[in-house]
Amino acid sequence: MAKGITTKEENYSQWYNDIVRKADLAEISAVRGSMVIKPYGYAIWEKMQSVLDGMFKETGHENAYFPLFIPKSFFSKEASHVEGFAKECAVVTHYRLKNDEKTGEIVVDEDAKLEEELIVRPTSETIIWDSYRNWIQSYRDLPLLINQWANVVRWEMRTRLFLRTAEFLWQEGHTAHETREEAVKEAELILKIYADFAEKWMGMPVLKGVKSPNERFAGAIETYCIESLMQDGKALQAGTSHFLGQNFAKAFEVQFLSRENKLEYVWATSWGVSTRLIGALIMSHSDNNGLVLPPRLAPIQVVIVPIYKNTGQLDAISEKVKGIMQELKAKGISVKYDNRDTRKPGFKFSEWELKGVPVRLAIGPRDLENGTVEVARRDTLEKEILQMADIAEKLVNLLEKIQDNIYQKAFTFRDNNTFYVDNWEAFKERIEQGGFVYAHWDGTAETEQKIKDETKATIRLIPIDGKAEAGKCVYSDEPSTGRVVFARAY
RNA sequence: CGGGGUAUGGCCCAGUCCGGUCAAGGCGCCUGCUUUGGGAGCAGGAGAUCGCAGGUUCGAAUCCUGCUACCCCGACCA
Repeated sequence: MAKGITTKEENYSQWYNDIVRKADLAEISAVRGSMVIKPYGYAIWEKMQSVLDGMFKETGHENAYFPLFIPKSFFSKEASHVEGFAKECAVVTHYRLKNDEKTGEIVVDEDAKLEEELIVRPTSETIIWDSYRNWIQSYRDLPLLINQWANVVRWEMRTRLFLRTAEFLWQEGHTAHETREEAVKEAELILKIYADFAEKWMGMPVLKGVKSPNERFAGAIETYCIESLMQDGKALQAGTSHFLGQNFAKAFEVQFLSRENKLEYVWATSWGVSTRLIGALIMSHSDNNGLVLPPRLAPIQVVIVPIYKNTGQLDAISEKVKGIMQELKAKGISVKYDNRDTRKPGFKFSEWELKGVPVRLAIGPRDLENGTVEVARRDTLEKEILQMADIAEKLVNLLEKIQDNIYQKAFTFRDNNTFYVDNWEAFKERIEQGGFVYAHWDGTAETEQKIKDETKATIRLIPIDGKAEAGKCVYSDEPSTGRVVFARAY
């Protein structure tokens, strides 16, 4: 077990915090509820960004940037949307500071009050749709497929590193379409992109589905989501994609001339994933030795640690390592040579384990003699001695194997923590233990609320490819046509 | 926003009840020597107006009042 990391079993929240801090991903900042993302953590976000950005571009989306500040009046235009965010908006009321005449302290200049207050965006639908009104006139302008990478602010009461902070980074896509069908298809396409990204890159299995009306995004007709199961048995929403119907088009008067020369409102979607994904990544794979990163998102995929007794040996090893690094880089592997002379090998081993580097190579005098290298896997903590020949090729294969193994492990975990429950007593008991619980629901908000009140479990999603199955609601005994997924959630 | 807790070098923390060489210890940091195949050892060294503002007192980390920040548990949320 690693020094300074609380075990998962002892205290899961503390374990999570310890990993974030000790792996040098982020730290609490001086600003209440906001965090500093440190270089190693940010490098993971950059990898996520680059992959997702490629996927969006591949499907025809373009990036743009809209203002951080939104005039308050924009918020009154779509009522249900406002209700969803009103309680957590930061508001700019003044635009100038001054020195207090008596105390000399910096104070807000009350004379510099804004005519119209500005809201720091909690999400950008309103400001974007205000622009779209001018961008869209004809069906020829559609579809409009825009994404932006940005920060947003939601004034949360309780915050946790990466999972919920007052300010966070995300991408938000906002699209406009001619028809309802096309917009729905877009929302579903993005959901598939999110699910692919989660599974193939993050190594994190996800369920796909739609939200119940209660859990739906304020202002949406339908909210699609991916949900994954964390190691403590709690669910985490990892991405959402909304079909917004014509709500925003009507609120912001975005109309176009159709092929039939008729004036119509456009159909909209919006969708996003945030730095919360980093929290999901941590809680999906990591262990009591620290972070475990899937090779495809690891900032450093291979770290090389030299073992030596004197500078002569170090020079000989470094010479050898130079060649290996060139080979690895040629294969697209990111590699770091940890030749710090101020740390012993044992310390370096622990440190890189803590930081989740998928593969570690150790090379010492014995290896130079024998033409070998010690290869250690982070996911299984196994070590083996390999011949140096074709090492790059071997590592490419190993990294793929690790990526696959991490996914399989997470999948098996979810599988072992997925249950089908048909009576209320069993349901309450099961929810208490954690995991995804498939149960029948009568489809009413009242029942959903009562279940939440009594068990703290929410409907995470209604499965998209769920089989029709007649049954009776686990709470009310009313008829149901299919199972939905319940869980306690982050 | 309710309930509870904490605040002492970069980090973890002792000391607070019973005011007076009390600012202790560990980690980390710096220097030197010895070390280096799983978190090294020894020696020396730097670093704290004890969260902030008042008050009591000859004297306050310690007692009193007010404030602020953070953490945990709830309600709310990605």
